[in-house]
Amino acid sequence: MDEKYYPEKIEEKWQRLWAETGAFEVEERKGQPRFYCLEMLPYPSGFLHMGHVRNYAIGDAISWYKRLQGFNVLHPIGWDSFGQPAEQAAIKRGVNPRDWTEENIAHMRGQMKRLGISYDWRRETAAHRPDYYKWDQWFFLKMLERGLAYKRLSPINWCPKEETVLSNEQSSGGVCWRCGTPVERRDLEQWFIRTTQYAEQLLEDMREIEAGWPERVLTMQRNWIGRSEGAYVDFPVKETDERVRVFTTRIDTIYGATAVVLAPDHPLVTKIPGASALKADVERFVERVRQERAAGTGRTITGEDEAEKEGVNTGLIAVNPFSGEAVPVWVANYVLMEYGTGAVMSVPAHDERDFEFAQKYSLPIRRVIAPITHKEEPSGMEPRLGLDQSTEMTGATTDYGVLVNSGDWSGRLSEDAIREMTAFAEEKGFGEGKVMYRLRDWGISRQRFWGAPIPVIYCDGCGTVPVPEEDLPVMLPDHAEFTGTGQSPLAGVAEFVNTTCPKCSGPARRETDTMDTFVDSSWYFFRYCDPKDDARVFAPAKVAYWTPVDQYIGGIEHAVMHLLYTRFWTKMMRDLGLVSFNEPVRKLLTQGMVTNVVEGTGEWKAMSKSLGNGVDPDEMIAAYGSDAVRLFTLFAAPPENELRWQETGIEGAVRFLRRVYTMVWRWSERLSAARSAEADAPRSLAEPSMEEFSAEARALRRKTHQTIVRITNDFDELHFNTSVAALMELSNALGEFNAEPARASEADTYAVREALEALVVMLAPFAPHASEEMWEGLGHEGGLLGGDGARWPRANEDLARKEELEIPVQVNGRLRSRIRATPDTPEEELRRAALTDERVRSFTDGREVVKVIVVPQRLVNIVVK
RNA sequence: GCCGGGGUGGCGGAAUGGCAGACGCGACGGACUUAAAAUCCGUUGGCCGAGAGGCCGUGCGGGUUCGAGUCCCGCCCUCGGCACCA
Repeated sequence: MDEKYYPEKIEEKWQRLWAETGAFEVEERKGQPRFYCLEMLPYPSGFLHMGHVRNYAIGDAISWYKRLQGFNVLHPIGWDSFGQPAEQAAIKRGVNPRDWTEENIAHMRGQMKRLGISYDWRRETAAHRPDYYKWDQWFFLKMLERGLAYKRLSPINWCPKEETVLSNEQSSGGVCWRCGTPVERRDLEQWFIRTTQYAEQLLEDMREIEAGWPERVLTMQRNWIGRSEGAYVDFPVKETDERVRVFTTRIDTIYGATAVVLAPDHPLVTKIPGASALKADVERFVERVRQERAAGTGRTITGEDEAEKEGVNTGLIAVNPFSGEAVPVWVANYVLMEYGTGAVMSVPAHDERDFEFAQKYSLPIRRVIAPITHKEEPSGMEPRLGLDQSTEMTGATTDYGVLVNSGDWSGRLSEDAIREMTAFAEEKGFGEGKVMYRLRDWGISRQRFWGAPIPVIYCDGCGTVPVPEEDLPVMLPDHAEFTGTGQSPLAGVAEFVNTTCPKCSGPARRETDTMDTFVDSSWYFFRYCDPKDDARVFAPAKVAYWTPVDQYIGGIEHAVMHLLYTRFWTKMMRDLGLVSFNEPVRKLLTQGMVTNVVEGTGEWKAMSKSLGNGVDPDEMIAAYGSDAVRLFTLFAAPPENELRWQETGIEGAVRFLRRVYTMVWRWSERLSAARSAEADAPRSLAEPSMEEFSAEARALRRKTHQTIVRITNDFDELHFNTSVAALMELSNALGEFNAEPARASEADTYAVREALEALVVMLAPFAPHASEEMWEGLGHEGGLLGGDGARWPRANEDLARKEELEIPVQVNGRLRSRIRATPDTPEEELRRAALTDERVRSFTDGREVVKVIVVPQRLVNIVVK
């Protein structure tokens, strides 16, 4: 241990020792409480950025904290290594995606090791390796067996010039990102996962995780699933055999339906009788909307979000099954084929969109819901049904109320009418109650090379045949042609495509689409529990021991997709009998962005290359050490907040570490003297009695134990910034404890040792290398985790609490004085002390004391006349 | 529009209904130094005061309470998500 603090030497030393001793390598251990701490796995782009550093610093702090508390902590890492950038590198620079990916992983792994994150590196996984994606394929087959995976036509973005599939981002603005050609929509056979089958459970089970997940993430997922209760109602179409099925949440307003409106791509649109004069109109309209939608325009130029509502009359007539009324059938751009049935009943009086549409096209607006008003009666609030017929409607009223103009249903309350009318429709066979979701099935087909091949074979004789389990993995070929145009590059690899049918052994073709990378990341943390198993996806006992994840940490950008898919996947696995719980993650922490000033603008933006405001973690580590960088990222802001990167802040972190380090060094000789004294007379390390401590030492001990309480509580709440602040306070208190080590009494030395040891151990989650080094400096061998290993300090409750408080004394609510008392001073004594306090007496003198309010530990208030 | 989170010094941010601004950054003053850096000490919400101290102060307006940054009601501003979802 050196006198001076050299982060680079210390960090290198401990990183080496950790690796040599396998300090963070864990196995299942019955009888020891376990803790699974997980950070979202990174995409191997090539370089860590400060957002990664923040993510891993948080995870590492929690891991160390739990480890020091005696938990068996699983803290793994891996690579989300399939995906577009590797393929782009292949297209643009002709490199092999596998080589590119492996090189990036190697470099980033080095960066992580220099950060000193406490991972169990033996458990590292990477999605692009056959031993991982084999199990993606296995899961796919299991879902196929159970009807959870299926194939259907679905539109993709297509550039007609380059003849290639484009992602949504690549086709934004309706043109190809590379050549500017207008994008077409094409229907392709694609694979889907039936996530909708779990919609209700995904909502229901949120109850189990409510306490541990941020409210806004749950809200976003709830909105995404978008449950709404309503009913289907069938409207027969006159002079045809067709019926239009609509979905409505307001069946109580059906007597106000003055039209049925179809989405432009509704099947009935193609069935308008040929002779109809309106047919041409409709076709022209539908074609225009289709083009606008493909182009991503169809929105107003004024910057408003919604497009102008437009539509045409089809000439068809539908019959309201409740009223028997004949209403026109229109087609309009505001009805979406993707939701409900692609058809709605238009009730202008009670739906804002229908109202706007009806006004524009002069469709009748008929009010069928009247508001409930209340009038004051002596007996209380009496509901009074009122309908103000006189006022002209200036907008739709969407509130519940009382039905009017609704035949026999008039007079019913909306709530009751919805229930009763739905039952009536079911009874008569023209409708049924229905719960609708916004959630769509998950399309996993990607027309790309760099992903897990979908394990399916097409045979002319046998049709679609799943690859037999024993033939997995379906290996990605080593080479392919990366032109950036055409279909999936796999389609051009003959030895991949051409195969034999597993059923009939005849010639057959492989599916050339690969899986969405969200598949890989939906279950990776289960694989960490048993990453090398070749015979099965994992040993159930190992997963049962480690999962569910206790703490998951990652960016808010994954609030919906990844976190919803992974919740779905867990439920699917549960139904396969692989796990026995519903939810994969108990507690979720969504970290904020790391931002930096954009030169010249003064704006704080996420670090990025293009803005030139990026900070290189390697440079920071080289300049200040990993400990200081990590300490600062945890101290500078609460983890959920944006973190503004300020280099002067890291300097403060270095200063702090150096001060603590210097203090340990200053005392180390005295402490080791005390230690060897202990070897001679084993009594000397025992806690001295209270009287032996100097007043300063007693104050230091109080501070030490209060700090332990504070930091332990803060850690449980993930308040790292205040934990660091508390550590700094303790270090300041130690700094002010001005005893000369050589002359310090045994008792005072004890108090210093106690403070320093607590400080050093509680520093480990933030600055593990420095903490290890100082732990050694305090005379311990074998590191924090080995040898006579450290334990998270326990507070002595008495020492933490028993401090004199200053209790405010008020006279008639106005602060007049303070009296000193300990938390257990009896109420009576407080009252007496307050009344006899000199300053108080000068205010109460000669006046009658009416009441004395005593709130122990808090306040004494004296009310006088 | 709907849902969710916020508004506290120059800045990041602290405060189980109980001394607002912990801790840090920055700034200012001082010590050391030929000088600078580093380090150490002090000051740092505003106003008044030589000082002790006093008054004001947590987006705005009300309310509850002995006591409100914190709880309740009504606004304003802001960030994020969703949005023609029937």
